Amino acid sequence: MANYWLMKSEPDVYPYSQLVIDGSTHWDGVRNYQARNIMRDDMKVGDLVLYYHSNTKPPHVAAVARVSREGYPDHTSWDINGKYYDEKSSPEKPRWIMVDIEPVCELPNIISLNSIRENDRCEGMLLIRKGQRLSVQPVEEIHFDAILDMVGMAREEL
DNA sequence: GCCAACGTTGGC
DNA sequence: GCCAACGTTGGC
Repeated sequence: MANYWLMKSEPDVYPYSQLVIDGSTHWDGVRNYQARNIMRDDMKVGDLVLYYHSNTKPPHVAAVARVSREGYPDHTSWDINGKYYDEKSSPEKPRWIMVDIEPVCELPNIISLNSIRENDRCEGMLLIRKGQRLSVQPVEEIHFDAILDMVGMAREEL
């Protein structure tokens, strides 16, 4: 049983177009325990991911990606010169976890946060809950399908 | 640039 | 274990 996720990235930092260029990427730098636990325990190879661009106008879902490698230690956490360094993490006792994702397809149009908010079928989504800011979050299947439907797509076509 | 919401840290 | 202070996220 596949699961569905939403991952946030700032387009200034790592837009979906870069994922297409790279072919796949390791989702490093997540330093939130809840998000880490999701990547460590719940994300499986083949799971589909809504690729969300945050901190941009308008914030939006841009594409669909797929988990291509399950949770493993985030090596940037012990790179003392990197910006994601955490002194409490080491190769022997890694504290932070990442997954790999690969591109699936760009949406024909972006789906703005506002339009998601206005879509009755998206009611209850974590993304539009007040104060919610998890950068890796679960998406229910009905919501995943509702999002795709907003651009005339269906899961079976992916 | 502002600021609300939330998470983390550390003193007690 | 509480909670004030601080830092971050991310929409607006």
